[in-house]
Formats: sequence, structure tokens, C-alpha cells
Amino acid sequence: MTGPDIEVGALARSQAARRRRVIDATLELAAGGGFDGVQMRDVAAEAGVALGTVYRYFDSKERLLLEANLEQVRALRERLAERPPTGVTATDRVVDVLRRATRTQTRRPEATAAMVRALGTARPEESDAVAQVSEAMTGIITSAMHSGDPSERDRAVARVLSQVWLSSLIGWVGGVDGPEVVGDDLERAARMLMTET
Amino acid sequence: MTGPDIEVGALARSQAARRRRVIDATLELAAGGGFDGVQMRDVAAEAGVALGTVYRYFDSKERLLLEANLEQVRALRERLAERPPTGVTATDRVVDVLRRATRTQTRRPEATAAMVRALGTARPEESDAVAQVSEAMTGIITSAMHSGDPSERDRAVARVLSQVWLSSLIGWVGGVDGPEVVGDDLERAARMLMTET
DNA sequence: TCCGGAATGAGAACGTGTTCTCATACGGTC
DNA sequence: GACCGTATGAGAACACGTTCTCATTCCGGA
Repeated sequence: MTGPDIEVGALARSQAARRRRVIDATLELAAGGGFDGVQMRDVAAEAGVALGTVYRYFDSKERLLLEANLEQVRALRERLAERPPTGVTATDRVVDVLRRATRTQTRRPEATAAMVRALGTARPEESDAVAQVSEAMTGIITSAMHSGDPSERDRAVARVLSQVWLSSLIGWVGGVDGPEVVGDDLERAARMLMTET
Repeated sequence: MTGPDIEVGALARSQAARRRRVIDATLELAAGGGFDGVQMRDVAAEAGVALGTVYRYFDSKERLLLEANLEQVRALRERLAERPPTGVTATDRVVDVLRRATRTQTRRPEATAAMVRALGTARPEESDAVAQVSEAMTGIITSAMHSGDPSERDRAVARVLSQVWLSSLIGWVGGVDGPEVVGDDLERAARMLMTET
């Protein structure tokens, strides 16, 4: 899970540690003050590195937040995989997973807001990071449907649900909707899309 | 359509004209250089007003872009209403409208990118503007379904579609997907959601 | 052990969104 | 027609993301 230890000299190790400190500082600042609470100078200070170093590791504030988010979403996926949803139908399992995921996110409003905002403003330079996040999100959904490989339709449904997920989070972060709306939207969408069976 | 002319003194008239010039300048700059091409100093210069005046009319760059976007989306809705979709089934009509709307947006990539980015980064201060935009988008969809008042389910479907719409645009603007994906996503989602009849 | 090159630290500098200041012009009211 | 208050113009000032410079440190190879 921690990756193969190819090429671990002292340099690689200290760089990995630095990267970790920067991401941790980001998450901590984000948890406290949202997107605006993550100020690059503060991240650098908190992580104990120079500002230029932060920028050597992450091209921009948005990429920093996106990579932090990617970690969070992947961790979420693993946690959900450890305790698989118990519903009888695929729909129930998907709804369960989406509700749990949503609860996790809405429990840390500021941090989630920071990352969602980064997702919403992504430019082509960060398209790879965005793609990975959305891939992780659809993976969370498809693996709740059933154990085998997802069919083409499964993937299409999961894609729509991940899109609803993102838009709902944006609506919540933007103050348009309350936090409960995210889960409700997702449940309604899942039930409308997965009527069969 | 142009509103009742209550209280139109010389002041109100010149203010309306100013506001219009600012929005026009915004749209022109956005069409040229996207989000980054809209620089507040340039907007002010192009509109022939002082920078402080732009900020008296619009609290922030995001609000400026959101209000410009609101105009565009409402204009789009009216244009679509003038030439109603011709499909036989509600699904076909919705797909037609969404494809036309998408084409309109992807034809002006820079301007759309600027406004989508404003939608994706909205903060609670601009929640009213975001809500109006999304209301206009769902209105476009529901009015394509049938002529009467939309049912509860109609509204739910339209909400999901507008969420897919936003997420797809974000994916396109962020360079994750090509422009054709927006229309395809919307069509697939519409067909999955509107199987009945 | 020593050397070369890359990584880092420290901090200045720049661009753009946003705010602030102050003088001026303009519109409505008497 | 004179007066008052508010909107506007002009531009300085500030904050933060980002880039740049340069000295120093540190790792890996000879």
C-alpha cells in the first residue's frame, strides 16, 4: 500500500517527508480557514520549508489542494472498502456509500470547501489531478454496485452520480444549499438512475 | 420584458447605462481571454468608468462574471423558447434543448470558461447569483419537457440534469474532457433519467 | 575524503483583486 | 438659480499567489 521501495536514497526519503509535511500543513490550514485559510506563505512556514520549495513540489495552490484532495478521496475509498455497504440491492448499497462519503465531507466543512473550490476552478494544467479525483469518486460508486467489473451502463450511471456529487458539493460550499441537500440529491439521483432490479 | 419604468430619473438612467457598459466590457474581455482576461482594471477602462465604480456595482470579480452569466443564460432561455424543440417525446425535446444550449456555450470557449469558473468558485456571498443561474438552467430543461407546470419528478430530473450540465462544463473548461463530451454526457443522462413514456 | 551539481532557504519583487482616500461633478430639492 | 448629498474619477495602497535571485547545504559519485 505504501508503494514499492525502489530507489530510496536519503534524498528521496527526505523529499517524501517534505512533501508529506507540506500536504499535512495544507490540510490543517484548510480545516481551519477553508480555501482562503490556505495561504502559501503559511503552508511553507507550517511545513518548515521555504516558499519556493512548496512551489517546486506543487505548481500552484490549486494543484496543492487537488493533490491533498486526491489523498483524502482515496483514503475515503479504502475506508469504505473496508466496511462494505450492507444493502440488499445495488441501489441501496450505492446510496449507503454516497451518504457515508457525504457525511465524511460535510463534517469537515472548511477543508472540503477548500478542495471543492480547487476542483471548481481547475485549469487545463491541473486536468490530470482533476481526472484522478473524479476517477476515484466513480470508483467509490461502481465498487458499491457489485463485486465484479462494472458494465458500461454501470460506469455511465457512476459518472452521472459523480457529476451530481461535485455539483452538489459546489452548491453546498457556495452557500446555495444546506449540507443535507448533498446526500439527498445523491440519493434521489441514484434511485432515479438505478430503477431496474 | 424591459421591466416597468418606475422611477427613471436621469440618475437611474445613467446608472443603468454604466452597469450595461461594465457588463459588456466584461463579456468582451472574457470572450478574448477567459477568466484571466477579465482584469478589473481593464474592465473599468473598457467601460469608461473608474475601478471603484465597478466595485460599487459588483462586489467582486466573481459576482461580475456571475451576473454577466445570468444575462447570458436568460437570453439563451428566451432564444430556446422562441424556437421550441421539435422532438416527439419529452426526452427528445430535452436532449435537443440541451444540445443546442451546449453548442452555444462551447462555441464561445473563453467566455464560457470565465463564467463557469466563476460558478465553480462561488462563495456564500454570491449564493443568490448562483441560485439564479441554476434556476434559469433548470427552467430551460423543464420547459422543454412539456408545456404545463412541471411535476415534482420533472423538477427532480431537471435538477440532476442541471448538475450534470455544470459538472460537465467544469470538466470541459478544466481540460479533462473535450467539448463534445458535454453534450454527450447530457444526452446520456437525460435518456437514463427519462425512460418512461 | 573531496567535488560537482542539484535541492533548499531566505527573501525580494511583481501582478492582479480589493480597499481606501480625497477631490470633483452631477442630480434632485428648495 | 443656489445648495446639499451622493455618485464618480483618479490613483495610491494593501494582500496574496507566483516568480526570481542568490547564497548555502546536502547528496551521491570519484
